[in-house]
Amino acid sequence: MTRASRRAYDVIQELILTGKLAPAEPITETELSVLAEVSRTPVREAISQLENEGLVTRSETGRLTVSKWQSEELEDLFSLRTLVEGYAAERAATRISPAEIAELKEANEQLHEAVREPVDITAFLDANRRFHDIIIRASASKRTAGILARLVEQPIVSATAHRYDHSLFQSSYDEHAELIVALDHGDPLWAKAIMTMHIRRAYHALSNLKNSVTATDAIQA
Amino acid sequence: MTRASRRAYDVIQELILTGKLAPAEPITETELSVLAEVSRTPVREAISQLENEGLVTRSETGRLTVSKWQSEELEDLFSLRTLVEGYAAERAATRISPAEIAELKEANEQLHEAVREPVDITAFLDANRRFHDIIIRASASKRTAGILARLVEQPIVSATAHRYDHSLFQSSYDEHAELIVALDHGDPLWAKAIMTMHIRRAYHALSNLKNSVTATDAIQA
DNA sequence: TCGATCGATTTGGCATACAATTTTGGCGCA
DNA sequence: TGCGCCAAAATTGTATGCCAAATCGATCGA
Repeated sequence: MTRASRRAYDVIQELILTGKLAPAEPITETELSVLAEVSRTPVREAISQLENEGLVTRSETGRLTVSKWQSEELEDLFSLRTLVEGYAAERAATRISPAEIAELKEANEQLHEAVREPVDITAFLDANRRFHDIIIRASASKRTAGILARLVEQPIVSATAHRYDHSLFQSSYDEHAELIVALDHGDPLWAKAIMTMHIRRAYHALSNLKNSVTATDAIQA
Repeated sequence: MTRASRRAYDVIQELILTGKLAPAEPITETELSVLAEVSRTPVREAISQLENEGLVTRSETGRLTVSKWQSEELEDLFSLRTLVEGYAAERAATRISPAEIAELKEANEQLHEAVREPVDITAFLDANRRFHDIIIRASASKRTAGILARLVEQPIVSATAHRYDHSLFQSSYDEHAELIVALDHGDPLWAKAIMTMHIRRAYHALSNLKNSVTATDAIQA
């Protein structure tokens, strides 16, 4: 994404996640272009991306509104992630190179650093992202990468990480480590199973939180 | 999609699939806007869609090229479809309404009409598309719908339908019919299994063809 | 007073002009 | 002759303006 488009994207996403734009509230492109201090062209590009990700919706006449979060969606989101990322891990097991294995180890060590008290959440998210990206790359499926980008970009996911408790950070590290072993052995089913477990665990950790905090709370935490 | 964007999309897709634009060949937005007889703005929108679908690629500096088909990609494509569409069928089993069941039956009857000799391929594709769309709608997952749009839009899939033999058309009808029964019984695992079978069969039918014809041949058939 | 229709205003779609960036070709120097 | 740098050309990125369509409100009629 380009400079102005990125700016528009960031601004709009921020506005939605912080609740400054209420769900179901109609918004206009012009309005957004003023808020983001760019013209309507990059705003339109940003919106089409956000539409992809499900944060904004277009009415059948083309009017824009902020999507409202259905609580059921979290389950759907993670089910899809489980499917697709499991598939990626399965494929990666027979395709990954020694160099990529080494990269995974390095990313996981950085994650380990990040979760040492005091936990550096940004660094954690960063290392985690890198780890998963390497696997997707190793799976050699451009389609998978594209699909996951949509599912993982969901800001609610990373936002809620701020509420993870420490044991979850630790298990992330452990599960990643085991996944590396499975990939190194070139065992697709093993890799897939670990990835599935990994994501389901994260889902349930989030799912518990969800009952006590709203998305808006989470991002502000 | 809007009028001009749609036009641009159709023209560019046609050019790529008929091989008038060779893979790896660099193309420019201006060039395409001339060919499609619209301005660059809708062309850019069309391109971003085609990029999603994997038909065109952008270099890291923003230059455009036609993607080249890897033969391995067909397997990847169908594996992902199997995953996601199986998931949709599973969810639909517990969510589908009697009205939607009726719609499915109707769509499948139209499909039946279409595959009677002489086979009306366009009508077949149309009915088939409707059938699958209803299931996706019943699965009540906007994300699933969005993802599948990318996977199914792949024109090579529908293009190759022109080479299906008659028995495949018949089994499509039968499998759809069984899927309706499974959905009507509200059995998620049954529905998922049938859908998985259905797509895998289609994959192998296509995969056999692939060895004898190229994508370009297929579209011209 | 309620409803419908027509007009004004808003909103999105598209084209075009301009700016920034990248590529390419040529020229000079080693 | 080859390498590197600079400039010009080409290409993408961004802004703006105009047009068509849709929405909302007001006024007129029943």
